[in-house]
Amino acid sequence: MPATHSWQSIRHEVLRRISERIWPPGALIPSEHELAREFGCARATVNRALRELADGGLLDRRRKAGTRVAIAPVRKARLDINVIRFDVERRGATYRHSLIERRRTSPTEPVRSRLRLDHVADMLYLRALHLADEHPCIYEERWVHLAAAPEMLEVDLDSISANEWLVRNLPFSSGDIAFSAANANAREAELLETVEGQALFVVERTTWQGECPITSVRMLHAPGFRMRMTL
Amino acid sequence: MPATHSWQSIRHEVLRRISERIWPPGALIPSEHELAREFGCARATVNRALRELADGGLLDRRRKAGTRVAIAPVRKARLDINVIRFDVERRGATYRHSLIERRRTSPTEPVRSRLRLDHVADMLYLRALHLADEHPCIYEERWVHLAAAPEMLEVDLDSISANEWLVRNLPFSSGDIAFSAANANAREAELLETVEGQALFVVERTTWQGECPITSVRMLHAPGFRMRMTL
DNA sequence: AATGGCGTTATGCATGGACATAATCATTCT
DNA sequence: AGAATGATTATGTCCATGCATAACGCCATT
Repeated sequence: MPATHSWQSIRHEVLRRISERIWPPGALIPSEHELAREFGCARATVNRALRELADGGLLDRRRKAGTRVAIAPVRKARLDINVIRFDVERRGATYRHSLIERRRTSPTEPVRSRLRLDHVADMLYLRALHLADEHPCIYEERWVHLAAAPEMLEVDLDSISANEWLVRNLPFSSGDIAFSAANANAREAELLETVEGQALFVVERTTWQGECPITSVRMLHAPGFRMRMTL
Repeated sequence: MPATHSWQSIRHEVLRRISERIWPPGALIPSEHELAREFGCARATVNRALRELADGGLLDRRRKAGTRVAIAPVRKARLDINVIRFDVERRGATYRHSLIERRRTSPTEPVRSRLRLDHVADMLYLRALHLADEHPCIYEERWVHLAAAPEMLEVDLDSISANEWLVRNLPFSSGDIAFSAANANAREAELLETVEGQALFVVERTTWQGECPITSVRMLHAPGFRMRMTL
């Protein structure tokens, strides 16, 4: 029972009781009122601590039913999705990108379905390579919906990557990401300086601004690349 | 200026002003005091709304300096790390798992370094296959540190997977995850019912309880598997 | 011109009180 | 027995206030 009573210290103490199984999985823990009395603080402070833990998946809270230690905690890991340039520079490498193709065209059917567009749309198709210390690290194929980002037509994509321009200019409100793996075809292998058939880590990302689709991108990562996150 | 003043509605309104560029990237937004006056609510309510947005990476807040719209928002995506069985069952498939190998041994040097162990340790080495509707979906190779989970020796790993037992019995406090891709070798290809060289999505996870390493696992996903998350 | 203090100010956090909401549980009615 | 009802209770949220803390910027000193 620490003398301090910041919400962090309470979170820490509750976490300790969970991990040392003083409160085992499934157990009902004392109510906010009781904990506030025990720790000698306001209920709001306990509430903040428990809310943070519940956000992280370690507690299950329900009105009236009380707060329980999660039985099979669905751990929530947070992935920071950065501008690629920052990722590269944070590793101490020099970033460069190179535009391979830029074409104004109408998307193919699978792309339309990813963007949930049912009619033909005016789009920009881009292929680009991101390099770290002159070695290719990511090859991306991207569709940009011009109705959502008409200024994109004027942007000099040699001086700023589409990735970075979009992040800076269209703070999007929603999107989804999917991870998978694919074998490199001949063209991809050449661009990424590897061999055909090499397993590549693939990230596909689609973003919307409200109901309006903005962009859909497929990023192939050079072998050796690992995406990391912390629990 | 909505009449309501729940923190969610304020978050929504602020989000609207950001995405409609009323407050463009980099702009200093009004102080909590001013917003509280504008919305007709307490400062704490505004604080809650802005804090949530800052957590999501859309705002940068600093004492005295005020709150700014993030210039290049580092979007925070949340990945829910579930017990594999739940993932499979949520897709409407029947889950089964099969233990291939179980050996008590000392870890190889790369494994020790992943677990940040400098001395020899008593560990359990497990190889197992997770199946959805009798089709292999994940093949895992796992090391379990017996000092952290001695009960593991008694567990019947045919009736409960190591994954599930650990999640239920050792609510861990920290860990890291890495994603990558690898070409299937002959043994892996056979287990996952695919061909040698097939690109496989790889997840490597290591977890600790405080300073004590618990387990390190490498999970190879069958082709077609995609891990999804939402921004 | 550079440095070191210091006041000002915006956010961060804690408090105690209040009401809202949801869900459980016991009771009553059909 | 089963359904409807209402009391109870734990969490969810809000408010008004106050103090803590960090940091920007001005000012005086070196």
